[in-house]
Amino acid sequence: MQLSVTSWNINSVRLRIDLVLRFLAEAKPDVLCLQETKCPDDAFPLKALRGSGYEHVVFAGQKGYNGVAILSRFPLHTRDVMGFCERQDARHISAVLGPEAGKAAGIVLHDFYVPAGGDVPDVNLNPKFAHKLGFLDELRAWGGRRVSGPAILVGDLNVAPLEHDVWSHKQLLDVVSHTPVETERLETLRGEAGWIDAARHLTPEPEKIYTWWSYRAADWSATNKGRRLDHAWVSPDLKDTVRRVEVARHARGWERPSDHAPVTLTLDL
DNA sequence: ATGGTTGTGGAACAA
Repeated sequence: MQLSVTSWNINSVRLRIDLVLRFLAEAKPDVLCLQETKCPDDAFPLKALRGSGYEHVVFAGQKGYNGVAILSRFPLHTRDVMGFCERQDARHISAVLGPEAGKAAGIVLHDFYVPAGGDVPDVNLNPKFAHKLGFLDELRAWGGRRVSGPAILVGDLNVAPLEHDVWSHKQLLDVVSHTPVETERLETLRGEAGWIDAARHLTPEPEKIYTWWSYRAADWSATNKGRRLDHAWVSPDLKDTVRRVEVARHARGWERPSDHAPVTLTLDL
């Protein structure tokens, strides 16, 4: 069987619920992991998902900022939420696929939204950058201990780790998301925990891969100044099941889009 | 070098 899991920073799930439904109808992933839902739990648009085929939903939200959610065709068990940096920010949720998922049963899904880190890449001048690095340090401490058994980690990690994950390595070396202190941290924590970067496993450098294009560009598609901020990682035991990683770039061109495109990982189990 | 846009919520902040 195949299992497909999409990660998408939706930048307000309430504003863009119609885009969520459109994507689900078109791409039909088994699981959709959202970030930046910007939605308190009591306002999550569950009614709109009725009849969509994605009735199994877990979420962790807050008012105004952050927020993560997992929508699934299959029942989900053991919803769990981790806190980082002694904040109650809604930046992680995990769940386990139930027996109905067949060969995918028991796979743990982790959905992360790493802090963006502000504009200035200096921990002394910018508390948001310090928060981001602290979050990555805690992710490192967690990842090394907890990854055992089949698991998938997706999300907006807000770091483009490799040279060809950005439109210009040289021009972005001092831009938050691609500074060496961030990219080295992310690659180190990923490697230590044994996670496989599924997109780069299938498509090594120097091919460019982007998942995000700024709203601020006059013509995002023509200028194509993208970055690969959204990731899909698998645990070592799933490495050889990775079949595809697809960026739904066209969704970035939909009306009133998110600035992130959906990224879909497909496994052959 | 700067400023460019979007969302929440109804100003200021986050991205």
